[in-house]
Amino acid sequence: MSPQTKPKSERTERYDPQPIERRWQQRWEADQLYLTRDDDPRPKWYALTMFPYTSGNLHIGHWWAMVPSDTQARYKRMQGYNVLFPMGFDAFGLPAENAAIKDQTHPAEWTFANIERMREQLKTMGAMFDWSREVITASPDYYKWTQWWFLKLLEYGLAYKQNAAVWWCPNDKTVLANEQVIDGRCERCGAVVSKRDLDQWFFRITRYADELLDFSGIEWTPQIESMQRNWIGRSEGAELRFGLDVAGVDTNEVRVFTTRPDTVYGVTFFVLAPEHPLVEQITTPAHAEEVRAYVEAARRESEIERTSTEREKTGVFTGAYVINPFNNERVPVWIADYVLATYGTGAVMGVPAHDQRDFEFAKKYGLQIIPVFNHPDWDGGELEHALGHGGTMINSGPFDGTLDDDAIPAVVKYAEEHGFGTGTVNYRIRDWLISRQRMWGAPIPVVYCDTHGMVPVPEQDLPVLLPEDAEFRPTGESPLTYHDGFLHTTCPIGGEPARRETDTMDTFMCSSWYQMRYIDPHNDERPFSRELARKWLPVDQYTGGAEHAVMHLLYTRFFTKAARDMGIIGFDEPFTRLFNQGQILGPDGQRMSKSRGNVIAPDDQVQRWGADTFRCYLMFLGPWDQGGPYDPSGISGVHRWLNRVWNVVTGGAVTADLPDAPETRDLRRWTHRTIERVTHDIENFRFNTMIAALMELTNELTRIRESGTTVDAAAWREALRSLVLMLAPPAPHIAEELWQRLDEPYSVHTQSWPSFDAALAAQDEVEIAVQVNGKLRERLALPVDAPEDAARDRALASDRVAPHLAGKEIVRIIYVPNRLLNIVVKG
RNA sequence: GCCGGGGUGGCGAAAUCGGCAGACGCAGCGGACUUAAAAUCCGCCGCCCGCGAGGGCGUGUGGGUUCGACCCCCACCCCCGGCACCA
Repeated sequence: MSPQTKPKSERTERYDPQPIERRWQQRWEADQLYLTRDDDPRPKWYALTMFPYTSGNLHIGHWWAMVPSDTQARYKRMQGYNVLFPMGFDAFGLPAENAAIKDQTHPAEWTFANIERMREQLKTMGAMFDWSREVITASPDYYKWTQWWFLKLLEYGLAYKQNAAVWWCPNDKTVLANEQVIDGRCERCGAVVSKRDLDQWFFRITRYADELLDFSGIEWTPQIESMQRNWIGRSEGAELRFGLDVAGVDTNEVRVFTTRPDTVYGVTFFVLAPEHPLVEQITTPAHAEEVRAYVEAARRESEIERTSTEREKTGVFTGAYVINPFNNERVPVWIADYVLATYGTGAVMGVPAHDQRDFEFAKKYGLQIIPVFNHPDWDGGELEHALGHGGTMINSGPFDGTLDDDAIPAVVKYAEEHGFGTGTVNYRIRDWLISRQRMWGAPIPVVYCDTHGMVPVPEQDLPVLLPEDAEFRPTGESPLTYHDGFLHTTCPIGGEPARRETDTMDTFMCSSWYQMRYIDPHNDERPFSRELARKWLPVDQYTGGAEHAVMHLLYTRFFTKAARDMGIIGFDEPFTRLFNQGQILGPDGQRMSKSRGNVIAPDDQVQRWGADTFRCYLMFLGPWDQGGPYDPSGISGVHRWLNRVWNVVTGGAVTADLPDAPETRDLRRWTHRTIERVTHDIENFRFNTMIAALMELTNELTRIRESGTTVDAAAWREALRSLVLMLAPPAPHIAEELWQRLDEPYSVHTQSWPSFDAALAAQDEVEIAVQVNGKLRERLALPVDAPEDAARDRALASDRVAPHLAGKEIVRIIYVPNRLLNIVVKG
């Protein structure tokens, strides 16, 4: 045994993560190692992971979401960036209020106790969060500015109050935004929602519908872009005016939105939504009873029933007719619940020959069906279903013979020239409803005065503070309504007695701008300074779950664009790059929940294996964007790996000065090749293969060490240093410990990321595959970039290849240098 | 129905540009060390045939392009997510 190799008894110090992790976390905090300075001259990198809701405990999903994000942020720091990686808490919301009702306490108590616990749990992760910038949305110095944003949006005409039919959750006893209704149910509690007519505050997100469809200049995932596009639901078409001539009705037209104006000559009936305002006026006495009964029945149905695509269409005739301006045909007006009051104009022109829903309706009620396109699939007989797009126009007066692709523009032009209607774009997205009849949110900063009406609270009077002693009764009205001290105030204009708005803001409003507050969290003059905004914003890399695609991620884009138009910031998008991790599930493949009993507590994993092992295992599980079940059994493999790292770094190997030995070249190739792979993987969010590459290097070093081979001292040290440096982002504690044991200067986290030398990473000799007719027959070791004839000669000489060539003619040889040689034979 | 993402060993997965399918790890099997266990280390590990050398098959299904396809094209099946009587 060589003197450099320590006897076994002397290297029994085993890898023991807990004391190491505790010690370095304390040291880093004492040294303010992760404090981000605004005056650091290096290029900035703003990395952000979605802040947690203050639900009580940190769960595995938080680790799953934050650890890779932290790993990449640490890597960016080692790459020479001045990295901002902040953390905070999304602290307003219903669970706190519900807990307060149950325990007869104040939601603030529950929330801030949770924050204390979660902050400590977050610290065990060993992430590089800069806690000096912590933001808590429920603290007055934050929500003051949330209220300020509301005033700005109001001033700019992007906030308005309106009476409207809005979604109501009977369980949470508050209204909800459209985005919070999933399949007719409350996004939070799952209760079936209903509609209520209420005076509510809205933000004009629809004004930005088109711009929100533009994702150029940002790198987001196709998934989120697709979800946002679907949600915004842009449809090009036309709004057409049908003539109405009913005595006693004050209008002489009904407007309809259609995506197929080119089928207007095929209109054989007209349908209004049961809620359409004209229904009552136009219905003839003979049909009044039937119509009233139908409208009543429609009102009683839940949205889930009404919008089911499965059910058969129903409707009733109103007795009224409208005139198709194109051909002066008089068509009957029906009402049917398959027409939605909230989309388009709440009216549909019935073209049964070219729309399957209209077709089914016409078949059921014996309405006429007139094809207006000579579709190639149509034999001219009676239709069995609606015809698709294609063919030339027929039965369409002046348009007969027009090709399908020219039809829509031609009809729209004609409509515009004759005053029948205009080409238009319709959107599915509605304005964002932000009022909530709940107490634990930012109060909407307006008052109502008998003399002056609605009056915004002046900026210098912000924040409108939440009372500390509200009584919580889930009544369907904000508890603030019963709090006299809160409710009664004076008018900012004339000093008259006035009432405060008692609704609070949707918590998504708080999270629409939190990324801007992190850059200047203690500013009490403004939400943030313009100078710091210019330095830090927008966020360079955001990461989080896809469940926020049409809520948080859409709202904050709207906010950013509004802020830009108000001159507050100078950019268009909040997050330049967005990466979505998949969802981590319980070991049974189900969502983790207490009731299923499949919850894996991160605290337990950290206690048993250490934070570094848990961090690396989460990243090793599989591709981050994929998600999947958490299999607790595999973690031992990652722990064994870190053990091997520990043993190989602390245990040493037999070394000497051997700069020219072939083994030295091999070892350096391993080192540089691994740096190349890890660098590539970490840039591209491929944390699973990053860990695999580090494992391979470790295995190679272990092989050298176990075999007792003598290696070059400098190359060995280079390998160990590189390994520990690359370990610093994914496993920050063991890396710091091993760095110190290598007698390198504190801290490993302020070192530069190792760079690789492509020449050293390159192979001298490669194994190429030899195929005969595409089937693998031999593998040959050849020098890199070997010429074709050398490869061919070796291949043809091989006795594994020869039998497959016997008696056959070589037609062709394909040679791909450094990869393969394929011999094509015939006969 | 429309949009997006997928389908590879017993399991999680890998394969940078159309070029050796299954890296890395779990589980399993065999071995070294040990009184024993743990820990550590070494070997095997897609399926079928064969004692073996070796051969055949193999990336959801069926076709196609190509010397060569997990990868590209066409048709289809299945899974996950989103939107959906949206006119």
